[in-house]
Amino acid sequence: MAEALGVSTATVSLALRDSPLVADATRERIKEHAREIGYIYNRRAASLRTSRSGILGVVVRDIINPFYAEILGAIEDELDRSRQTFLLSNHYDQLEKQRNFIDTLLQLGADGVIMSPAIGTPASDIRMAEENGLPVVLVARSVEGADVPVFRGDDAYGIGLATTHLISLGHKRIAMIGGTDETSTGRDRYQGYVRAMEEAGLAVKPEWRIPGPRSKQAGFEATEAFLALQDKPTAAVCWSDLVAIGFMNGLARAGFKPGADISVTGYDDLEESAIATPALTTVWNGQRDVGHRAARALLDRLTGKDVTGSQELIRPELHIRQTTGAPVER
Amino acid sequence: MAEALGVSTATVSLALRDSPLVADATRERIKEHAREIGYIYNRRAASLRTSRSGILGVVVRDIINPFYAEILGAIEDELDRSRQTFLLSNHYDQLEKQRNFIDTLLQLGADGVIMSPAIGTPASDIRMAEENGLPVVLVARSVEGADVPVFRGDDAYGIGLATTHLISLGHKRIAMIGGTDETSTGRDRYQGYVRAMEEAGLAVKPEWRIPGPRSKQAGFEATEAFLALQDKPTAAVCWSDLVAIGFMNGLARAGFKPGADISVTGYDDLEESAIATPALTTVWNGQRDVGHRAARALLDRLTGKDVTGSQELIRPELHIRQTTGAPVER
DNA sequence: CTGAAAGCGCTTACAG
DNA sequence: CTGAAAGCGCTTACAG
Repeated sequence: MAEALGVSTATVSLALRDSPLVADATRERIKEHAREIGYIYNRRAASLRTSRSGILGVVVRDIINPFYAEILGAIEDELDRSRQTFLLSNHYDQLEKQRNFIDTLLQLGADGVIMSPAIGTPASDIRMAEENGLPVVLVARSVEGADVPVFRGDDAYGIGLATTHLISLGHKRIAMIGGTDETSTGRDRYQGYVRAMEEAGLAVKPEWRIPGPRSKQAGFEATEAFLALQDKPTAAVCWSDLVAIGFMNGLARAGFKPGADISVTGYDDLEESAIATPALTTVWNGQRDVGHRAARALLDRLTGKDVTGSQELIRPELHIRQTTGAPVER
Repeated sequence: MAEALGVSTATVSLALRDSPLVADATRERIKEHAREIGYIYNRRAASLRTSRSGILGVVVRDIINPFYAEILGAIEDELDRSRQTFLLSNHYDQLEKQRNFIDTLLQLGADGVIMSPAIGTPASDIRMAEENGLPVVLVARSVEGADVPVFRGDDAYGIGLATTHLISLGHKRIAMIGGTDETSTGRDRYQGYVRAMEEAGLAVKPEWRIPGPRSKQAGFEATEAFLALQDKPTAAVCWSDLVAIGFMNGLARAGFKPGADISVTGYDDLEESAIATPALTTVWNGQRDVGHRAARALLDRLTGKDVTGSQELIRPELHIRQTTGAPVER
C-alpha cells in the first residue's frame, strides 16, 4: 500500500490510526485508498510489535447455565464499550480444559482473563498466569491463597435470608438440596443454612442435606430422595434456582403443589424464576453486578489502576414470591 | 533460548514441534530447557509467518438461548478434538455487531467461521468474508444467494408434524404463536403450519397467528392475546420450546392445564422440555447434529475437502409427551 | 542432522 | 510533516 501511494509504511500506519502527525490531505488519500483496496488490518502483526492483543479471556464452568450466561452478558456489555475482543471457554470443572485455555490465552498474548475457577484450581495456577503477564480476575468462586480480585455474592448471608424466611413462616424441619463442598458456593451456602437453623434453635439433621444436584435435571431427580426423608421436612432450601425449578417440577409430578404443600426457595434469581409457575421465592445474587464489576476491574488493571478493595462481597436480597407459605404436614 | 543452548533458532523451532529432522538428544535437551524456563509459544508470531491462526469464529444470535447453546456444545466437542481455539460472539440480530465480529476475525487471521446469520444479512457480507480467505458455514438460518454450506432442520416439514398431530387428535381451531417473518425459520414454520391446516381442509385465520414471541418471557406474555382470541382455538402450535414453556406458564397462571384444557406443542426439543411439567410435546430439531455437522464441514473445508451435498436438511421428529390431548371447548 | 538468512505486517524511535 | 531502519518471535526454504 505504501508503495502504491509513494509514501512510507510509517506514514500509512500513522494515517490509519488518525495520528495528528500526518497531514490531513495525506491521511485522507491513504484512508481512501485503504477503503478501495479493502485493506484489512493485521492484528497479529500489530500485537507482535506492541505486545498488546486486545483479547480478553473469559472462562466459566458452563455457559449453558443461565447463571453464568447472565454474568457473561454483563461482561460483554462492558467489554464491547472498550472494543476488546473476548475469547470464551467452558471448563466443565475439568482442570485440564481450564489449563489448556489459559495456555492458549498466553500464546495469543491475551491482555487478561476473567474466570470462575474450576473445582480444584490451585493458587499456583493463578500465580503462573499473573507471572506471565496475564492479569486474573475471579467471579462467583474464590480460590484460597490467590491474591487477585474476586467478585461474588455473600453466600452464607444470602442463604441465611432464605432459611430465616422459611423459619419465620413456621417451618421447623427444613431440608437443603444441592451444591457441593468442592466449591466455595457449596460450602458457604450449606454453612449459612446450618447457622440460620442453629440460631433459631432448630435441629439440623445431616440426612436433611441432599448434596450433589446443580442442574434442573438433578433437582428433578432429587425429588424422590426428598420425599423419602424420614422426618418429612415441610420445606426445602435449594442451592440454586435451577435445582429449585427442577425440584418443583418433580414435586408437581408427584402431586404436590410447591408453595401450598411444600415450600421451596431458590438461589440466584434467574430471569426465568419470576415466570416459573408458581413464581419462585429466591435470593437475588447480583449476577449482572458481578459481571460488570469484574470487567471494570480487569479493564482498570490493564490501564494500571489500583483495584484493591474489590474483594467486598455483593449483598444478596430475598425476593419473596409464591413458592413459600405456612408449613403443611404430609 | 537458541542462544542459551548454543543451537540455531531453526533447530529449536523444529525440536519443539517434534520434527524427525532433529536428533533425539538435541530435541530432549531443548524440550527440557523449554520446560525449565517456562517457555511460552508465541502463536501470533507463528501465525504471522504461516498465515494459519488456529482460530475459528462462532457467531449466533444469543447463547443464553439454549437452542444455540446446544448447537454450540456440539461444535465445541468437534473443535476440541482438532485443537482449534474458538472465538464466540452474540450478534443479537444487529448487523453492525456481526460485522464487527467478522472484521475482528479477519484481522486475527481466523481460519473460518460458523454463523447463524443476523436478520438482514446480505449475501454480499458472506461473499466478502469468503473473498478475504474466511470460509463460512451457516447454521439454523440460511441466507438467500449465499453459496456456502447450511445446516438446519426442515422447518416446514417439522411444524407440519406438530400441526398434523393436533389435527389427528381432533383439533380444528389451532393458533400459531411466535416467530418472525424476518428469519427463514419464522417463515418456513408458519408456512408449514398453514399447509398442514389446508391439507386437512381446515380454515386458517390470520388472527390465529400471534407473531413476535421468541423467548420464554414473550411466550408468557402472549397468553393474554391467545385467550382473547375470537374463536377460542383449542390448541397452539408454538414456534419454539422457549415460547411454549413461557406460554404454558401463562396458561397455568390463568388457571388452564396445558394438555388437559388446551393443547400445546413446542419446537426444538430442548433438554429441559422433557422435564417441564407437564412434559412438552415437541419437535426434535437436531441441534446437536447441526453443530457437529457444521463443525465437521468447516474443518473439512480447511483441509481442502469437498463439502458439497451438505445442504440437505435434517429431518425433524415429533416427540409426543403430555401437553397434547383431545380438544376441550372453553 | 544443523545453521544462517529472509520475511510475515506491523509500530516506534530517530533523523531530516 | 515524512522517510529509512530496526525489530517483535516465529517458520521455511536453502546450504552445508
